[in-house]
This record gives sequence, structure tokens and C-alpha cells, in this order.
Amino acid sequence: MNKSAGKTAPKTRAGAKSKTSSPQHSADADAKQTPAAQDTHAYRSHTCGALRKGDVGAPVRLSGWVHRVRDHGGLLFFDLRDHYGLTQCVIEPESPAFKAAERCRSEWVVRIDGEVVARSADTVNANMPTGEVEIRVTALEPLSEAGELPLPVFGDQVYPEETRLKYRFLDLRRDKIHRNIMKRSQIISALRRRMTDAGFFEFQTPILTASSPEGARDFLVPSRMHPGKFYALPQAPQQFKQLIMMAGFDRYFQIAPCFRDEDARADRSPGEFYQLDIEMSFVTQEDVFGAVEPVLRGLFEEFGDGKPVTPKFPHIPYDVAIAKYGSDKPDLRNPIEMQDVSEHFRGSGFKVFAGMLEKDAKARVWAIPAPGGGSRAFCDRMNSWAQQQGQPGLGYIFWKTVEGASVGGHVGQMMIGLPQGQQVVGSGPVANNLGPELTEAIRQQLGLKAGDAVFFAAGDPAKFYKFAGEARTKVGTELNLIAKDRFEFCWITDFPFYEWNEEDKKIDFSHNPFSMPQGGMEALTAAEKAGRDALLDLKAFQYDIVCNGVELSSGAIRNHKPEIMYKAFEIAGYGPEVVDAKFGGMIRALKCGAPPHGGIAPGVDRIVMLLCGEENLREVTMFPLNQQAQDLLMGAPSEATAKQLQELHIRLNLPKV
RNA sequence: GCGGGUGUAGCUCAGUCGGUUAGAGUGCCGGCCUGUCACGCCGGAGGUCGCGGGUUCAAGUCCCGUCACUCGCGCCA
Repeated sequence: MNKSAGKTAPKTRAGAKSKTSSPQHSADADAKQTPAAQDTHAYRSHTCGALRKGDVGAPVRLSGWVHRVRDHGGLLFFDLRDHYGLTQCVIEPESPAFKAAERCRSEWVVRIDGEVVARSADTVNANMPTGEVEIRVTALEPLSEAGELPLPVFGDQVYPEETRLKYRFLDLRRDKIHRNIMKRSQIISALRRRMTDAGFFEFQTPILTASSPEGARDFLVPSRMHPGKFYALPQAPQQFKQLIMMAGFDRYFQIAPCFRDEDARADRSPGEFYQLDIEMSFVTQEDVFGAVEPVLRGLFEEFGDGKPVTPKFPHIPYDVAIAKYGSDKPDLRNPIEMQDVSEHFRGSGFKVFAGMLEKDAKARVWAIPAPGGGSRAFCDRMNSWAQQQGQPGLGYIFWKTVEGASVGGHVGQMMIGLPQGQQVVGSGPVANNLGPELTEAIRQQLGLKAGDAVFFAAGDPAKFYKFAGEARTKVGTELNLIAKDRFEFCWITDFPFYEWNEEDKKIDFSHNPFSMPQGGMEALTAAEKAGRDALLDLKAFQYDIVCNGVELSSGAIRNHKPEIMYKAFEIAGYGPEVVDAKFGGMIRALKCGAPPHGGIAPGVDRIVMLLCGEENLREVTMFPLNQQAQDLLMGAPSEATAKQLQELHIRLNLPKV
């Protein structure tokens, strides 16, 4: 029943041995051991996934967990389970092991001796790799007994997170998560292999370090030797990997642990996570793409269960992504692309939108096409969804075929040109106010037909694009337009260098401050002279890689020129003394001959999540923290002793309860 | 920090309009069973209905508060 086991075994071996060997035989290395093996092995001559028909007659010794007991009184079966698989054991009443076997319960760890026997044709279990044989047990030694279980290993019942995390060691014995964790291990091995093969070198960077400018809250570690001072755990090895480039190592990677003290999401682990951290010297943005793309494509082809992977990752500028998809991490499995249809509404009879366009120069009307959504029921459902999202509503038009005077057209003819007497007309309040010509013009622009619909978002795109993107996703999901079972990658490029901080009414870096502004010093000073809007229009060599709507990573070509660094900070309101104080090491390095360099850092956990088809990172993490960043198994975080605090010169100032 | 959901037996859950002794499946214990693979059959034990307060003749059920877990927002590349 536990398929894990059966599948895991061949895979673990297949990696090390020849890829072409058939799964049925890849585990047979064990089976070829000497028949007398049980005399020389303390615990096992074979694993629980190893035995096949060819082993019939062999005396064997197996150890593992009792997976499931089936006690017939006179005859007793149990499945013995280890990492590699399941093997059925039979104990007959005459067996010396019978008494001991009768006591066994689920999850006891036992060692058995016995003989491999063939199952009769009617008792073969085709669902198990070992299902053609069973062990006739002659001796059984319990190695470890188990009490009543708080979380059954057998079966695929769903259990609450709290139970699963508190008893993670039991949870991890279960089929699905056991397989996910193995897949994670294999993915990480493959990443290392692919990166090394591509000419990258793995280096470790410090865990105890100083605060870095990623922008998240740091985890702090108090220093005993320097009272009142703290280390920070790295949010990412950002400065170190740049320093590695400046030190001349040319191409770096690391499966790097990163620490951020921020609240969790299903796809964002609290506390800690891993990145495939990459940095390269003497490269442009295209060189980084050229190095990273084959690694990721190859990895997804290797572990994606045959699902198609984007052959050439499209490059989509940030502004275009926002305009077409309403998001900087678009799910390209969804075919819907939004369009600007403002001109059809300007001065039109649909006064709400016409008024907006007249009053505000920034205002636009965006159309979200909904192929196949052409029914009043669907449009109304979308409208009430929008209202639930706190929107005033969602304007729409839907098109249908209307019979003219000469009745007799067939439904099937709608697609192939329109027979006489039939026409496609737009319906709904927007169409009524807009009139037939403008409604038709919109239909033409969007290439829609009878049976389709379109939804509208209007106002300042900076304010509504996010909602429009959600509506695009909602339409795609509801109409079943999203092509599952494929991996759609893209690069999002040309992110803005600065953004407007509404709270503090100032210009801020929109990502980390180490990216190179496009156009360099010249562009920076020109934009500074031209004013705020020009600064906000300034782009960086800053990019993201996105797969199926999941942001895997951002990266950048770095700013390797100290004078541009000082200028960029000056525009954001920081003097050279701040730069020197906060990034002294980096600036010193930049002043001593720094190569142009850049990199990226795809999230390993998210890659594994996508490849395992999971929605929650806990399903691909061996010992995850819960949503409140607690380890329910180990009991972290925990209080420090008075002595520990004293050594660290720390006095607690706890909130009053 | 804010909003939604959940909390009943070891585990997964049901519990109607507020009404008598709170149920099922599974696990556990005992008995029967020689070809099962979710083995089957019979019997039994097992409950602070998250916690505190309130309304009521009567609260698992209604109200208020609180705690825990979870999903999302804020936050976070």
C-alpha cells in the first residue's frame, strides 16, 4: 500500500547507477547477496523493497517497521516497511515466531528471519513491487515497541498541522511526505551537479554576520564577548557573494540558508529558507539568463514528471507584465491578456468611465477578455465576486448570437461566418450605454466572438492593476482556461530603480540598493535634474524569474561603481557618511577594482514545491516551523536561563500580560 | 497588528430548532477466525465538547471574552 517506499528505492539507486536500468531490477543489488547473509548481518540481509521472484528459496533477514497487521488467528500477516519498500511477512501457527508476532502492533520495529516464498497466483499483490513473494517467518525479534500512536502512519488520511508537526518523525514515515523529502534531496543534488557542470564553484559564507540591507527584519544573536552588540543571521549572502566576485573567484553558487524574521505564508516559510544563490563576474543580464535558464529548465524537465517546460523563457518588461497581467509574477498558463480600451470609452455614452477619463489624465480603462464567459450568470457572478473584494463592481459586456427575421440558422454555424439573419450583439448595461458601434469596436479589438465576455477595470492603473490581475486569474480559473500540467517560465525585466514612499513622502530604492541603474551615472543625474517622475521612470538591471505565477527569485546586475552608488544613495536621501557606515566593506571593495557582476538567487523550497505539486512549503520541508515560527517538536523558541542571560548582559523587558 | 475558518474519544469527524444517558469510523483491550493485503465477526474500555464568563428551567448548540492552530492582509524578494 505504501507506494513510497517501492518507488523511492529504485530512484535512490537509479541516481547512483545507470539511468537506463529498469526500476524492477535496480534494487536487485541487495538481492544478489549470499543466501547465508543472515548469519553475517546483524539486522538485515536485504531491504524491504529488494526481494523479487528470483529470490524464492533464499533465507533472508529483514528489519523494519510493522506497517499493518492482519491477524487471522491461525495465520498472521504483516507488511514490514523500511525506507526502500514493503514486504509481506507470513507467520504460521507452527512457526517459533508465532507467539512474538501475535504481540506486534503497528510501528513496532522488528527484525525477522525467514525464507522467501513465491505467492500463489491468486494471492499475488500487483500493487506492490515485492508483491510476487512473501517471507515465511521463522524468527522474530522486537527491536523497539510502539505505544498507541498519536498519528497513524498507515493510510492517507489528512491530519491537522499541529499534530503533524509535533510528531513530525511519524509524519515523515508516511508515504507522500517521505517521497517529497526524497525528491527534495535529489533536486538539491541535481542543482549542485548542474551548477558545478556549468563551471560554478560552491563556497560557504558566514552565518554569524552583520545586518544586511535586504529590508526584512533581522534575527539577532547576542555577542558574549562584546556586550551590547549583536550578530545578525544573513537574510541572504548578498554582500558576501559580491565580495567573492571582487575577490576574483568569477562564478559562485551556494545552496544558502537565509533568515528573515517576518510572518509566514503558505509559500513563505517563517524564519529560514534556502536559496540557490548565484553570482557571476564580467556578465550582462543576458549572460546571467543564459547561465541560469538551462539549469532551471533542465531541472524541471528532470523532475517535472514529463510536464512540458517553456523551451525559451520569454522576457517581459515589468511595465508590460503589469499592463497585460496585472502582476509582476504572471501565471502564463492563463492565456488571458488584458488590453487598454480607453479610447473607446473617451466621450462615450458610458458616463462613469468617460467621466473618469476626462477628469484624470492618468485614468485608463482596461479590458479583461473572458473567452467562453458569455453568459449573464457568469458575468453576474464575477460582479458579485468583485463586490466581495471591496470593489464597486465589475462592468462587463457579453456577446451572443441573435436570430434576425429569417429564422432557421443553426447554432453550429455561428463559428463559421454568420449566415444571413444572424448577428453578434453585445449585452449588459455597459453595452447599452455605449451603443452598438463602440461595443463592436471593443469586440473587434479584443478578437472576441459570440459566447465570450469582457470585464472592465477603470481608474488610475497604479491603483487598480492588482485587482485587475486578480480578476484575470479569477476569470481564467472559473472558465477553466489555465493549462495545468505544464511549467510556464518567464523573465520579468526592467524593474523600476526607485519607488515613491507615500508614507515618508520620499524617493526609496524599490529593490535592494546594489542594482545598477540602466544608463548608469548619466541616466541617474539626468533623471535627478528632470525631477520626481523621471526618477520613478528610471529602470534598473533588475529582474525576476517566475514559474506558473510563483516568483522564484529576483536578481540584478550590480552597481560596481562607487560614485554611482554614492549618487544613487544621495537621491534616496542618504549622504556618503551613511553609505560608508552601513556598507563600508562593500564600498572599500568597490574602490579596489571591482568587476562588473550580477546574479540571482532562486528559492530552493519553492522550486521543490512546484516540482512536488504542493501548495504549502511544509509539505517539502523536513522539520518546518509552524505559522507562528515555532518548532513544536523541539520546543523552539524557548526561554534562556538566568545564567545565559547574565553572560550575555541581557535583561528582559517583557510586555505586560 | 488586522480579517476569515477551525477547535467534540488516542486519531479523523457527525451532532438538527437550545431538550432526556454526546454518537460513528478508526485505533486500543478481550474473544473467535489458516490466504489476508483498508482482512472479517462478536464484545468492552475510552469524553474538562479548547478555556473563562453570561443568557436560560435547560448550553456541545445562543451571547461576550480569551487561547491555540490555520488561510489571507499588513509585512516580506
